[in-house]
Amino acid sequence: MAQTADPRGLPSPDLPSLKGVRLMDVEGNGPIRLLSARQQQQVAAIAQRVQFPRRTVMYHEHARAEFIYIISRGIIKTYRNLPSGRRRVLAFWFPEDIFGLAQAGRYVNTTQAVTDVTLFRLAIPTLKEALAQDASLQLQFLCKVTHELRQAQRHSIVVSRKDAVGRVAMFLRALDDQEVQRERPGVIDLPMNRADVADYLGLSAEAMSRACRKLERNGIISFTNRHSARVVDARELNRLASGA
Amino acid sequence: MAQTADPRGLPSPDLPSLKGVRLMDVEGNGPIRLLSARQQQQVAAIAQRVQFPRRTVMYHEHARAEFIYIISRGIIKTYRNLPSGRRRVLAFWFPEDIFGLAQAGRYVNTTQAVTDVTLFRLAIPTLKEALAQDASLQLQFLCKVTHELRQAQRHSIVVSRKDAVGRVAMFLRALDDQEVQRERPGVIDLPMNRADVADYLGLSAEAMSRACRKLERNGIISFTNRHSARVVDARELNRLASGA
DNA sequence: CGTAGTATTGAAACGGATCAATATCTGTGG
DNA sequence: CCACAGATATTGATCCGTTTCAATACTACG
Repeated sequence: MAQTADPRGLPSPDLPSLKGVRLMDVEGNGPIRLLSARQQQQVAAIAQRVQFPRRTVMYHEHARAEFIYIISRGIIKTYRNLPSGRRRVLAFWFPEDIFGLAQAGRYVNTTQAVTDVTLFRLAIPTLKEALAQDASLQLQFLCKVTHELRQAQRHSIVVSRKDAVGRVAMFLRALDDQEVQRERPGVIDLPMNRADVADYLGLSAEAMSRACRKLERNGIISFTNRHSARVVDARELNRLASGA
Repeated sequence: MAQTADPRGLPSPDLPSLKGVRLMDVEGNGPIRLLSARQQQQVAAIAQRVQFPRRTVMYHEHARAEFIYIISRGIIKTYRNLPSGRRRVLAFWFPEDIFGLAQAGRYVNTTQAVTDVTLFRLAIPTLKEALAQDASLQLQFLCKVTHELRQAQRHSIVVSRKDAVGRVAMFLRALDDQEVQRERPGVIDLPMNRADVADYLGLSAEAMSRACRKLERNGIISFTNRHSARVVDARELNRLASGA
């Protein structure tokens, strides 16, 4: 079961393609910005490119924090095990997302690869130095964290909804938005399994299943297989996702 | 109803006592750090001290973002009105918290004073300059935002619980933790009203009320008045807050 | 091809939402 | 200082949807 992180990695600090790191502006105006060439090189100099098979646990809750990661390829989930034995998935992270932020020198959530992943790994002391020396690089991090804060707020809204169908609709719509800039629109890729989504949405696996079937029966979504869905009635999906 | 922000303020940029800004470390080690004297002065130079009566709306969702705020005194709530007409309170902010982070130049939530408040108001372009010039000052902001990210994650866990009593227990425990460094422990100050807490916890006002009464009947909490409670059985409160 | 993990379906019970009524508090003006 | 009005909080009864428990179908991987 789920080995712990031991990189099957390429230790040579290859130039990471951080070009694509999408950034939100924290404080206002300005559109999306990208790491400058100089910043990319700066990150590359201190990053290590590593690969892990799916299900690898990158780190456990409460473990001593050593690295911060940027996803290059693949999907990561971060969760917490509750005293009740239940599991709450707090977020799924996608390429260009940053994870591994610690509190008091310890990780706060357990983090696990959903698919095979390629990551950029940055030793924290080194990163700290780099941030201290370059305010504009640090701004990229500030923007990223702010973006994650928004995500977390959206998540808390999703989870506070009462109806299972509405929650699933919001989840699918969010995924669709995220993937719209990629391949053909309307096709949603679901790298994670149903149980993970259920834990993310705060639903039982059964309620999750029933909600999906209902969306299918009502001609809103069509699940071609377990990891792929198609939006049939986008207007109705929007209505369900909004209406609550 | 709830006038919009028009500061009944002291426009002279008085030296703000930002000394107390509690900071979490983002990347690891290191304990709580404070703004250095130099940083305090730097913030003071660009901050404006303003006061507002309770219920003042600081800004509305989607409004053009002009300022970022740091709370000096009082409580702020930030919420979003859902299409259903329901209201979801995303967070309560306390002294030393920062709010007003924008996305694409617009505020994302409506923000309103719960009590009379004193704030430090920083014009965004000015702040941006200051951050660009001082990486260590920026680090304070990064830490703050990271802390708020944690809060949001905790919130999503609270809200995903099914049982009303458990949610209220978690809320009260969190408040108690926050206030423990102040006056006599065991006494919880509730500046906000029941409806706000209900919106924060994703409960109906009725369910909120019933949960509080239940905690009282079971000898766990004693509500002396609407804005103050006393923890009678801390062990049991912890059990309820944890167990889910 | 078989097996373990994953997903679906059904029946029953529990808990919160809702609607409606009542009680209590707070602040304001007399 | 008291009385009143509007806001805030409590309580009761019913309904609905999710959880839970249990059983079955499906799928992917060796």
